[in-house]
Amino acid sequence: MAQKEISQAVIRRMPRYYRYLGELLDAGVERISSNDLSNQMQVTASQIRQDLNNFGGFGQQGYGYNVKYLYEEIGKILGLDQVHNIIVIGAGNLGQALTNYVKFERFGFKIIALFDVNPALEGVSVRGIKVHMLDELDDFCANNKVDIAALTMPKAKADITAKHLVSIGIHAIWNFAHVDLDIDNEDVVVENVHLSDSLMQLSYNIEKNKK
Amino acid sequence: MAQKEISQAVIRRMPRYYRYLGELLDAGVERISSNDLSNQMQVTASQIRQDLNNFGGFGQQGYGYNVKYLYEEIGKILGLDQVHNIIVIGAGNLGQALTNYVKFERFGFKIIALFDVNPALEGVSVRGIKVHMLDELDDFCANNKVDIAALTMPKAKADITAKHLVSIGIHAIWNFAHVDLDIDNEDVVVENVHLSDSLMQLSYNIEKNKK
DNA sequence: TAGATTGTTAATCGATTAACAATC
DNA sequence: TAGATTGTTAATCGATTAACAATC
Repeated sequence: MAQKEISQAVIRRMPRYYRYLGELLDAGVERISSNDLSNQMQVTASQIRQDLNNFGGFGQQGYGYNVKYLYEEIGKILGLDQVHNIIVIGAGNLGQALTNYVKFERFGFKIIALFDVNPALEGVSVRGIKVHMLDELDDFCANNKVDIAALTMPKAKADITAKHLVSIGIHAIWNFAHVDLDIDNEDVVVENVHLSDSLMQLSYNIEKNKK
Repeated sequence: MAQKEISQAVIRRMPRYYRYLGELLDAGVERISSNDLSNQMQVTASQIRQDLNNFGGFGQQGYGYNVKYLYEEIGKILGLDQVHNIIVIGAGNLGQALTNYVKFERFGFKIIALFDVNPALEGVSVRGIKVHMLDELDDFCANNKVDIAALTMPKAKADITAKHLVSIGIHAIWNFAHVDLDIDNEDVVVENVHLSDSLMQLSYNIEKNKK
């Protein structure tokens, strides 16, 4: 449990700060003021300072923020200094796409196995990572540190699979299935990626713009 | 331009209402009150009524909401009664995964072509949809109605590609590249799906829960 | 020291919730 | 008609922005 609760609105912005600071770092920029950053990111300087000060004072009056230091600190806040092992449940197109997305590894996210019910996928490997049959799931989780389960399966099975994952000790679910998982366990965190919802939002804005 | 601006917070919730109403419809439920829906969706009844009344009075006092009617009206609000043709720029794993996701078609989203620079993909088809070489893009857009371009390419090329798409008349971009597209054109709408950001948010919540 | 810029408090703005009159 | 439930106004809550004293 956290001591003082930080709103998810703030958390949602942190990866974006991290991204911009990473680019500044690559560009060799040493320090930056909240004002300069605010111009680049199109948010207010006030918001940047408020957001950061939820986690501590990372800046220095009269100087601004040291880019490298702030980048690293935000990385720690986001847990990117830890290794997070991921299993992907559903080795279809999306599951394989995620597995091929090597960039996640730079942030400490490592996909260590895929699972599927389709016997045709038995023995197949994606980027050297093996697809297991779903009945091996419990064994695998018992013998490996699994931090996150990504659900990239049809929505019909997603909820029951999620419940099962929780029952065998998984505490974090990255859900791509188009359902709200019904898990009432405070210790389990769920992050949804609802692509259809995203597309519908885009569609709304398209139609609105036509008017 | 819209007459009265409706906040994106409201828009973000509409697809979720649509989903729940679709399920109620499939389950044969004829009418529902904001209160019953609020229990199922875990939001306040007040919010449901406020949200819906941004778009008009879809309910009836003493009765509630007709499920089929409300479902269809929200569909119209989201533009799902229109056909939206999509092209996918970047025919890698993610582009192909999106193309294989047939469910989008149920909502009027139709992928009509993929584009890539990789000559190895020339002539390849995904679910019967052809992968074109990127140099055919302008021609294709001139001869076909293209409503949305999905960017599933590496981030290095995303911004310049987006600018080019806008210059040839594309007004909506579904961006999967890990950059903020720099487009200052009011008539162009961008919807971002930043998977790394989503994963980092999950990671934050994992680490927070450990404490 | 003077100038710059943070950290933080106070003011504003917007979104959510509560309450209730209108009405089916 | 009586009961139920919306549509909508008013109250509350939280998030964003502005302001400025602290301080490097």
